[in-house]
Amino acid sequence: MSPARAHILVVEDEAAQREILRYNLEAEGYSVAEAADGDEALLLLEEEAPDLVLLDWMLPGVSGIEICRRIKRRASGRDLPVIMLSARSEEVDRVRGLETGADDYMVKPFSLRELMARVRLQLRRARPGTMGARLQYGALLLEPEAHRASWAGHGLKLGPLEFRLLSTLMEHPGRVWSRESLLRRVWGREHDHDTRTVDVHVARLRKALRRAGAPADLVRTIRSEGYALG
Amino acid sequence: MSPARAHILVVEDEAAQREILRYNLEAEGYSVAEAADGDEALLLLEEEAPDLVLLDWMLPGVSGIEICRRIKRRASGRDLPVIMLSARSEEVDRVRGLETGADDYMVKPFSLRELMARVRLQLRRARPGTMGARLQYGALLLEPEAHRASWAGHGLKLGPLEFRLLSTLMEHPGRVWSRESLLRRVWGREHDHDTRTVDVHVARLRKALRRAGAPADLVRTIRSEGYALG
DNA sequence: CGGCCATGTAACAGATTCGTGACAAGAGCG
DNA sequence: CGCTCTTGTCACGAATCTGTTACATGGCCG
Repeated sequence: MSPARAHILVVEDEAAQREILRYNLEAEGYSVAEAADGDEALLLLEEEAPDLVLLDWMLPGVSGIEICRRIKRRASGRDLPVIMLSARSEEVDRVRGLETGADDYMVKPFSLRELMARVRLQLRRARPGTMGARLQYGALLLEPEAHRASWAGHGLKLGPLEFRLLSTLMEHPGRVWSRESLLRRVWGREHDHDTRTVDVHVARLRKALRRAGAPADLVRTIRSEGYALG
Repeated sequence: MSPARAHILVVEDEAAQREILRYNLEAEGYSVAEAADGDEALLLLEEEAPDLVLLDWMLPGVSGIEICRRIKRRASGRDLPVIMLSARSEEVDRVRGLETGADDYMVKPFSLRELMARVRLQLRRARPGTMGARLQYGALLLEPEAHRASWAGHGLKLGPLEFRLLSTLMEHPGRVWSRESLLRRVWGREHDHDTRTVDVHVARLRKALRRAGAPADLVRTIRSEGYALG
């Protein structure tokens, strides 16, 4: 399995559409979160820290365009690709969609194959680190290609889950991850585990870091919230 | 069969064309991977780690030119020759093709004989190690021409498959190869084997390396992922 | 201080993955 | 045909990984 699968947030009010998108995205190896309306979307943007957003234009609650605007206004928004989906085909809307900062735009009905291509395109554009190079945080280095992690040159001995956990933390240094988010991200959406499982694996990750000489507080605990790197 | 056959990715949407290219390339002793569109091409660039790309200009999804640009933008792109194929014959396109960084350019319909010559040329230019001289990683030396491999001067006794396996690993030191990738690459596309077969051959390769005095961890196991050299 | 909840972590059992010897089938060859 | 070398599969044990539990620790608040 890939070190850290890209995580995609699907914002779409129609359940059937969501299901289709989810099914196809997961078939491509992505992990998926779903939001049925604008409010949920805003919530999950924080909760899930997706790597890409598929955003329906027509939404109950906060409109797709408004959500897009908010994403792009955030400091981190520039790195978070948004692909707008719309039933409208008027040129004016296409223009407006892109003007709000969306990175791409597709008109329904669209080819799933083409959508997948654009998803891959945007991810590649925005997350070169995952596609080959490496992730770095201070002396902490992670090479997905070689499946290796090290602190100041000293290799870390990590199991598969610990590796994925560290990858996830390193993708958003400083971000606080709830145990539930980590379970969904690292273990997958079909997880059936206690949140304490996360604690144990964080402990194991810390032990590995300790052995390599990393400071004890590299992985911080935020009481009753979760964990964060640095 | 050549010791470390060059691996060629053919990107061409027309199935008949792909078949012709595949047939002729394999007759020349290359191993071939096929992509039917730009989408698939980007995926297989990662998956297959080809040594050369034959790239059709006209493609559904991501265009050939865009793919070429991406290949050449990557750090490793400079070592990966691209030969563009196009039905257009206008001079302007020829220029644009080369401007994106393609190493060569052929206009359809072309002579297969000439294409093969150019393939050979590009491979020779970009992979002097594999095409003639030798491949090296630390004290590990591989001479494809003589079909010999050695560690610090001490010869390795390898069967044909083990030799190909080692060649493949040495072409991308550090890179993690999944068992499926290795099966495709070493055993060929038409393989009908259990993934555990790879394990057995890795064990045999390791035994040969051990006898020659190489360190035990020269071929790493990445649990639930695959194998990597160094 | 004492109670309460959140967290750290050793330990255990179970599951998964891997290493490798054994063996049989096939190819090449004299 | 015998012999040797190579190869694919199997099976068993070893190594490693995982989730849960249990208990220890530590923060927070009255």
